[in-house]
Amino acid sequence: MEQQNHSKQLLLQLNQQRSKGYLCDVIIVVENALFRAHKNVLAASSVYFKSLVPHDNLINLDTDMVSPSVFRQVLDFIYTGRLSSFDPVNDHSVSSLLTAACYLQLTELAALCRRKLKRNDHTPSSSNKLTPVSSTSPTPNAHPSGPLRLSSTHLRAVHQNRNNHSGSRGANQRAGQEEKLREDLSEEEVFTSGTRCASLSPSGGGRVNGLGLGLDLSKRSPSGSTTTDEVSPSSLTQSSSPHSSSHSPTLPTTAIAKPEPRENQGQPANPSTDTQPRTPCKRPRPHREAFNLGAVRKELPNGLAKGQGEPGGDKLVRDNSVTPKLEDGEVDGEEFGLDQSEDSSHSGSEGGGRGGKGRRNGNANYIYRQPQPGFEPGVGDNLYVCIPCGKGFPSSEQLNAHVDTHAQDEVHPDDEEEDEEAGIYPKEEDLDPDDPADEPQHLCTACGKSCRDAAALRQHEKSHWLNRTFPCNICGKPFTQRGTMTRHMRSHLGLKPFACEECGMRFTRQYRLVEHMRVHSGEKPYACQLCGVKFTQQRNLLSHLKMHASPS
DNA sequence: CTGGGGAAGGGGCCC
DNA sequence: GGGGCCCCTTCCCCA
Repeated sequence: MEQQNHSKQLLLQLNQQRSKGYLCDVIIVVENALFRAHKNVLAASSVYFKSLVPHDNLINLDTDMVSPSVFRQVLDFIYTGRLSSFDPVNDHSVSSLLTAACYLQLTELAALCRRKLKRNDHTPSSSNKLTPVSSTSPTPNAHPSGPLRLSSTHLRAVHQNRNNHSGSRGANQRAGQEEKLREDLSEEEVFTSGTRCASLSPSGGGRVNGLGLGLDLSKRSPSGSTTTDEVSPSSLTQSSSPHSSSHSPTLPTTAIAKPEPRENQGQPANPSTDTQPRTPCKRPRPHREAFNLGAVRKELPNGLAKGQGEPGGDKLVRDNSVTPKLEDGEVDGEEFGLDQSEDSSHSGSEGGGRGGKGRRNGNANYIYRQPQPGFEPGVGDNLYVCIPCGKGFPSSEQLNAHVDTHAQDEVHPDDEEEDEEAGIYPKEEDLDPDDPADEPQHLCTACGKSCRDAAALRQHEKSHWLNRTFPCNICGKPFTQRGTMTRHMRSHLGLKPFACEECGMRFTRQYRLVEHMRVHSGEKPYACQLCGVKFTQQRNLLSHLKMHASPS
């Protein structure tokens, strides 16, 4: 017995699920566009993806090899077995697809493209002859009559992927492998025995390296998995270092009790440590916090949903410049081009339930996406889009040049107060040499400012690299530190590696998990020395103390 | 309706 | 680059 069209129906269902983002567990980043898909489907279709998806939830593709529009076609092909929205007569279109298929080791698609090219080549009416391989548009020499050769860019891409994953390997070994690859692999082999390439890039070949910024966003959970691994209580204990007391200058410092290290819980030396029987999380919201990449999409259905409680939610700005025809299955980077003055609407996978109201801190007034006059998103060849301003450019070089102008604009002259708060002091000429308090500080060679120590100086000097050097590739929001930006991007993508083994709630930071675990343990290490009320969070104690400080 | 507590998110900063 | 911590903030619940 055999059910007719079983496989077809199955694929149809999967494609429908993809279009809705249902059960999608991986995001593929192509330039500024994000696509969601199912790991199983990708792994079943592509050796390249097969080697990556077990390790990564986020895969960044080499934009030299595949563009967003081409990858859309590739994804459609994977899920339907058809090529719908591309011009089969246009050799350039076919060869771009072939390049992508080769890169992604989609053997069937590559063969299809090659056949198509061959057919076009033999069709007298075809006016679009195979375009020569250009340096800017790396395409394998796909002439049908001869053996396909890997372009240098292609080899470089393979090499690059290997480098991304073989940090422990020696450079000599890598060089040797590349040499061996050059010697051993013909294009045909790459097509037909992709496992060979995959074996050279054992894992994470396309791991998102910070979406082009050299970052690894696919943070592992402590036990090594990014998806379901949980944190053992023992690991929590080890990592749960006691907080140093935070002393607000306006608050009585004696009111803040220093929590006892957890290791000492058996000896209740600190009366403020209140260990109670483990209790369930009062408000577990797995629906909101679940580690589900689909949440990224859910948060902004169609890219137009307002954050809950956003008074200015209609400020959302989007365009389709990168992927002009946005489909349901895509998590296009453009969808995140929100006006961050209504911050928090992007806050991870919150599902809009929290943080929806306008926030006043941080860079809340920074407008990230204001379409520029004269810029028509999605029109023409302006596929390279500056996320902060929405302007499109025909080439990455032009975009980069444009981005530089943003960076120059972002040097803020009014940083005096901030610098003082950060331990950065007035210029040397402003100091009194006779005052012992004005002993030579750590001087910034760029501006002469004096810092209290080497660390502060290092931090200050970074500001000369251009303030906020690290823009988020998804929303464009700039950050002063790469690590902060990386952390921010995790929240965009719902990457929450730290899971509570009690309730399954997940967090982007381990410290948050440690904090959260006190909900279950009942531990309230922060006691008000004025009234004795205990808190699980230090910040709540501080809020409480403010209440004491301003009786009303 | 209001205020306080609980729990959680984000960014900045330092090590 | 990541961890840890601080601060600000929001949202929900409840008295």
